[in-house]
Order: sequence, then C-alpha cells, then structure tokens
Amino acid sequence: MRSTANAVPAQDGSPRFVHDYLGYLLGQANHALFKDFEAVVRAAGLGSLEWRVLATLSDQAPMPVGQLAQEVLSQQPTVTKLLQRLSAQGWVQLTDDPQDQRRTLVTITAAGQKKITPLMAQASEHEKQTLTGLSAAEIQRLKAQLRALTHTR
Amino acid sequence: MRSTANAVPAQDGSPRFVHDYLGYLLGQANHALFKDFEAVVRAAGLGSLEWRVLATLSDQAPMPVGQLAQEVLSQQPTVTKLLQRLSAQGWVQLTDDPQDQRRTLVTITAAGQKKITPLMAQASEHEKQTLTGLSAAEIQRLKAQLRALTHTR
DNA sequence: CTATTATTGATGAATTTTCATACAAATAAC
DNA sequence: GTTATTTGTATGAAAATTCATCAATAATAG
Repeated sequence: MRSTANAVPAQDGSPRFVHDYLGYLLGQANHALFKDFEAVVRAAGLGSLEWRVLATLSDQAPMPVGQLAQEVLSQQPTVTKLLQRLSAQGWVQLTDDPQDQRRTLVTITAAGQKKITPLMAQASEHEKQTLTGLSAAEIQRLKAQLRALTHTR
Repeated sequence: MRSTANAVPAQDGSPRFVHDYLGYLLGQANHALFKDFEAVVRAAGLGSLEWRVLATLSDQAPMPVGQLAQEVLSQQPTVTKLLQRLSAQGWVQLTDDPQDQRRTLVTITAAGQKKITPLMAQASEHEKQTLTGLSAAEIQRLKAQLRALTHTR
C-alpha cells in the first residue's frame, strides 16, 4: 500500500453525513459519557463489559445466561466466557436451573456486590454531574425518547 | 463453579439501576438502532467498524489514522489493522503525508465509495423511518441534546 | 544549532470476541 | 409416547482487539 492512484477528493462545506446521523450521535454520546467514567471502572480492575454485567446482576439475579447477554448488549458466547472469568474471580456464581436443566443461572456474589456497589453510586453521581443544566423535565423527556428508540420497532 | 453458597438474592419492586441509568439507555438505543440496520451492512460484506470507517472517510478524506480512530470511537491499533485489511480489499488507500512524515493519510477509493454510497442512503432512509412520529423540532432537540452530551465537558 | 520532549503510527504478544457448531433438555407434532 | 423441532448454553478454532512498546519524525527548549 502507498500509491497515489484512485484517491477520492475530500468533501467540504456541506453538512457531513456522520455528523447529523442519529446512529453516530448516539454512539458519540455514549462513548463520551463512558470515556469519562471509564477511569473509575478501570481503577476497580474491571472492564466495561464486566461493569455492565455486574451492575445488571446487582439489579436482578439470578438471571439465565442468555437473558444477561441481551441485557448487556453482547453475544451469548462472549458472555459465557466472561462469566467463566468472573466466576473464577468469585464475583458471580453459576448454578444449574432446577426448573430447566438447559439453563445456567447467574448470580452476583457478596464479593461481587461489594465490588460493584460503590461503582454504581459513582455512576449515579457522574450522571447527575453530566446532566446539570437540564431540568428534571428535560431529563425525563430525553430518557423517554431513548427508551422509545429502543422499543419502537 | 456451580455451588449454592454465597448467592445474593434478587432485587424487586423498586426501579432498577440500569433501567434508569443514562449510560445504559444510550447504549440500548444505540444498539437497537444499529441492530436494525446491521443486516444491510452485513449484506454488503462489511462489519460495523468498517461501515463507520468508510462512511467517515466518505465525508472527509484524506484523514490521518489517529483522527480517524477518534471519529470511529476506536483505538488507534484497532484502526491501523482494520485499514490494512480495507486497503488490501482496495476500499481505502494509505499514503504518507508529505507535510508530516509521521502521518499516514487515509483516503477512500472509488471502489470504497461505490460500496458505501448506497449504504449511506439506506442509513438515512432507516433513520427517517426510525424517527417517524417525532416532529422536526423534536428531532432537532434530541440531536442537540446528544451533541451536548458529547461536547459538554 | 543540538538536545530534549512530544506526537504519530506500526507491531508482536496476549487477551477477548466471534462464528460455527455441538450437545442436552424442553416443547410440539404426530 | 415416540419422533421432530426448538431453545439454551458451551466450546474450539479463527478473527479481531487490546496492551505495551518501539521507531521515526516533529516541535520545543536551551
């Protein structure tokens, strides 16, 4: 690689696609928000998916692997393997569901809970900081719109 | 794994953390939106990062590797390696920047442009579908809020 | 100038994710 | 009640990503 043939010239002036594309704006906002909070997560020795998994389980457990994968927006094999690591670290616990032997139920352990609780508090605090300047009504509206984007379909 | 000791019981009733957490709502909305459009991207033989890279370059090229990585919300080594693949396929072109010998400039090729243009049209169409029900003013406000989340900091 | 520091991108090794598939258990059909 | 079919999870191999670091160039300080 490294010739000069076949190049296409730059755009200019006109509004660029990505900067007005909803998918891009959502991705950017999401990324900016998390980037800001990521240091906290990393300092706790967690990756971003681990953070989401533990926060989700803190809310609701036990949960089957497949449902958890959906909640954390990841694929099932990704989550299965992550859970094996988290389980080895003692932060989650895997049990067979007696109601349905195909299922593996995931529960957060006391150690996992202890690890994630302060992070969730910090996340709430960070969200509050982020949204200063917006009224409660505006925040409600924004969140409602995001939920609508998720569920309208 | 697979004992029953040390489990933490499920939450109930009260609003769960993740379902009101902005980071989660953004992630969900983003994921839902893309999931919907992903089939189109995959049908074109592209992955999601490849889609973003080509769409970004279609808007603005040439662009140095580092800037491109920022625009597509990825790390520089990830993008460097993706570009090597895209370059091998003939969809982008890599050239040295004569102004700064450290830089590699990335340009979309005519073939890459031809591949991405119809996808961008479909993306716009999909966005329009997604946003039916919202007035132009509401759309403007939503996008403005997302931009504010990205840049306020 | 020359020396130091900062910036830009590439790379190898380790880790993680993905894809395809396999297996087992539950459900539906016949 | 067997025999399909579907559902839920695990797994191995391949692919992609990440982390740490290096080399090269540019910018800055003295």
